[in-house]
Amino acid sequence: MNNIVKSAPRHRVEQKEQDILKSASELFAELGFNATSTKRIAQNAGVSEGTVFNYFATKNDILIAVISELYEGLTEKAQNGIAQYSNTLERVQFLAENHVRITAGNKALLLRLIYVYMNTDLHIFEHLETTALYKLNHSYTKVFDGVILEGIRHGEIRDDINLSAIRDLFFGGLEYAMRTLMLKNKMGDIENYVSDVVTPLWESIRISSNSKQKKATEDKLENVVSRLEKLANKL
Amino acid sequence: MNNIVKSAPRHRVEQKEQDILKSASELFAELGFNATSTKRIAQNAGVSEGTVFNYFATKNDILIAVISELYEGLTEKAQNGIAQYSNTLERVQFLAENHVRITAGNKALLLRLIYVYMNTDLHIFEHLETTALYKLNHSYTKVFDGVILEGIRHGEIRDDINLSAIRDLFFGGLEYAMRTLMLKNKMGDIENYVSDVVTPLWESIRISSNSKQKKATEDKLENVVSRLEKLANKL
Amino acid sequence: MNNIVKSAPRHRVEQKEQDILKSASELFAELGFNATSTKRIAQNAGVSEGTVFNYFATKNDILIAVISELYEGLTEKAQNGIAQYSNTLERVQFLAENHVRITAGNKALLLRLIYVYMNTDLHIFEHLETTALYKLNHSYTKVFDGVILEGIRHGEIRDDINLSAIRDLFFGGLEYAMRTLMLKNKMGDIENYVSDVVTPLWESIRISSNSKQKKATEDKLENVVSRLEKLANKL
Amino acid sequence: MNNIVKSAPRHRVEQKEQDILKSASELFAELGFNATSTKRIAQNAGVSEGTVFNYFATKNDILIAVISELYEGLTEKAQNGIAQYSNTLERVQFLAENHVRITAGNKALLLRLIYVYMNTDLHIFEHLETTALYKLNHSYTKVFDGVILEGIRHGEIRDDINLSAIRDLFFGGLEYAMRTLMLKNKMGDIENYVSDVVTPLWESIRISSNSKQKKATEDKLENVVSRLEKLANKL
DNA sequence: CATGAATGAGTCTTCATTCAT
DNA sequence: TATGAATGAAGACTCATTCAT
Repeated sequence: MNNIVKSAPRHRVEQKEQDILKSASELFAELGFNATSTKRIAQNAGVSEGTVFNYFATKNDILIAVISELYEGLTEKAQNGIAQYSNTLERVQFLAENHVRITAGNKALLLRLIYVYMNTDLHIFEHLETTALYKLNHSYTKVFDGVILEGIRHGEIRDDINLSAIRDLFFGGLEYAMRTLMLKNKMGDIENYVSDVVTPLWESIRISSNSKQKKATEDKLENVVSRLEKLANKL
Repeated sequence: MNNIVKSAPRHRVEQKEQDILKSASELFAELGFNATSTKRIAQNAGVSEGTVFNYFATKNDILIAVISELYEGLTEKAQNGIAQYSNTLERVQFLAENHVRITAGNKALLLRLIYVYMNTDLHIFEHLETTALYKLNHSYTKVFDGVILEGIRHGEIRDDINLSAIRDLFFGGLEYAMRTLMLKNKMGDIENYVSDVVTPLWESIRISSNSKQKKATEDKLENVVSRLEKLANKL
Repeated sequence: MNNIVKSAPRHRVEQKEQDILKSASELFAELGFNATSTKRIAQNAGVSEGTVFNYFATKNDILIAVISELYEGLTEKAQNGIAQYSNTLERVQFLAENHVRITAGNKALLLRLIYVYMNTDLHIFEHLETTALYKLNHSYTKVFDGVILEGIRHGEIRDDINLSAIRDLFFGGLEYAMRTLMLKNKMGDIENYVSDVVTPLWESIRISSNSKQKKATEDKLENVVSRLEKLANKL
Repeated sequence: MNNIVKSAPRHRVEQKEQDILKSASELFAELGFNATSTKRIAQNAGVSEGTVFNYFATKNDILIAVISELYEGLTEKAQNGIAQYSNTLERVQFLAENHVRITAGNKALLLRLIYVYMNTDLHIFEHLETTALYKLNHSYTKVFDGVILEGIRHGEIRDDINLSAIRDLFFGGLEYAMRTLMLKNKMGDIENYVSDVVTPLWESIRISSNSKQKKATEDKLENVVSRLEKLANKL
């Protein structure tokens, strides 16, 4: 009935919002925020410029929406992913690969945009909207923090680490890693390279159950050697 | 002679060029590249807008010059610094602190600018000027690479690391660390926090004294076995 | 009959039309014509933007309707009011206060709008709609003219005045008076200030029956004095 | 020398500012403030749109400058003019004609603009610029006030008038008078019509010769009574 | 008749760059 | 070489009006 007729536009509306977001996302990634005009966003989305401003009051709002979407995707995939692993190393590896994979793709440079947005203008932190971004970022990094903290509880990770520093190494390292991969055009190698980045980090924070065992072996070995020595001396 | 007469204005010219660069550097750091107008650069440098364009053909060129200066400073200080340490850990620590300290200061956000510049516009790599930037960056990171490679040669660092990945962890980690320090307004704590970031990285790449001890045990064992063997031969 | 059925929705329609007019009237007065968007008129009236254009073809038409209503109110109140006074001065006083009171209030600036509308665009007089406004204005000022002309007929007002000039003094003076009242925030003082404006005007056009009488008294007085003088001289 | 070469552009600069002001003045008068685009102001002045904004930061600033010029001209001509008359009525007449003549002309509707500017947006009085306008208006009306006050001092004008109300009648009346003249296309008749507006106002504020006569009668009466008194004493 | 999404021309303003002096 | 006036293309954003539902 009439209801159905009326609800129809809803779809189109939401679709159009998505179109605009997708368009902006692509262009921001390709050209950067400043170099992307609202006119071009509109054209690329197949709508008029006025329509863009019916959905987003400001070009800035578009950026915020794009970033929000990206973060939400990152966070959601991260949370779902770690639920499928119980081993902490596997979880960390997953988070790293997930991060690089989503961040790359057609959103190749979007994280950089966020970076720009959060860093180039220090005054930005006075604005409310930024708080929103800050929270999104916080939610996302909390997934990583959770994995590490649980790793500590499970005795897989040392409890004397500075979590904040480790987090910076993880995300900062991955960001540079992605740049390296992109510059060398080796996006196919993500798995290996990410592993090369994550492994050292992991080595430095895990409780080497390995080394405990090794230590015991060494102790025993030393003990035996001592006895052999004494014996040898006696003989 | 004529030389003297000529060199005088020359000097003033170089002074003016420096004024412009200093002005631009400050403003880029404070406002970002896009938000800084050439008019304001001129005013802040105490010259006319036309003069700015007598020294730099393009606003872009100013950015490149600013970044170049920054990199040259970074590289020079890095090279001089490591010459004063022989111990690899100390060298790495020095590089890290130096990086954060120079990057912060009134040039707080300049690295981000470079970042923006090198990343937001992918087409940039088609341009010649970028190559210049790329080389500058390369020179700088080579200092780090050199320290690590020498550490390997000296037996302080494992020889099975992926240098590229370690480099990404190092610089990426430091960049995020700086962000953390700036957000928490703890720039006074640079030394400690940088140490917290560098230490885990170091732990993961050094040759552990642990293994030195292992070696000793192994040596002893071989020694004992030798003597027992000799004994057995006698018997 | 059908009439009843038809008149019901008709009533709602008229209600909605009134809502829109009221909304526009408020906003025009508060923000001015240009700064008031049709969207805001719609919101303030509780209808959709499309509906506004179902009732008025043009934003201009809304303005004309708003002004028309104002004029109709002014004219009606003016006509009813003067019917309650027979004395010309009282009538003029009433017209003046009525004018200021209605013009002020939430429609504070509406007259200015009319003014703007009738004056800022000279080409406006080429349009048909303006004629309508012109007629409305004419009807209103005719009330004043009527009062003056009747005053002349009744021997209360001199018959050698230029009515047009007096009319300009009356309405122009009142408009500036309102501005004075509004700027000094003395809208409570309307009665006194309006009287201060009207009185001089009145003094200049009335036939001073007062002075006729005074003259007679003076004549008698002079006569008596003359006789006294002669008498004094004789003595 | 060089000085001359450098000072040359000065002329051109000031000329250009005048061109822009003249262009804006014409267009504002013809189309109104809102309907005049900066692009058109530029074209009409024979400069590029950018140049306009080199001289005036804002379209609003142009309006303020235009109005300021108008007021300065009005004030200056008014002050010079009244210096040439000693008779108060002549001065008032001069002020009235001067006002109408300058206000009309190609600046026909400019006063209306000021009016609009000072009245349509009540919030305007919170802004600094408005204060400037307010002062300009004040300076101008002070000329009128001065004439009236001196008239009072000279015994030409009654001292029991409300100056503010008289001022409103004067300027308000003239504004409406000008509208009347323009609508009826009788701008040639300025002198007569303005006289028709000023005369009634003057009649209402002057000290009537009528009362001078009364004074004479009173004097005579007192004189006679004195003599009669003396006579009575003799008798 | 009501809705509100869509339109796109138009607005003011900014800015890197040029060039005559 | 230094100046700063002039340029004009481009930018973000507004808004009256239309029209499919």
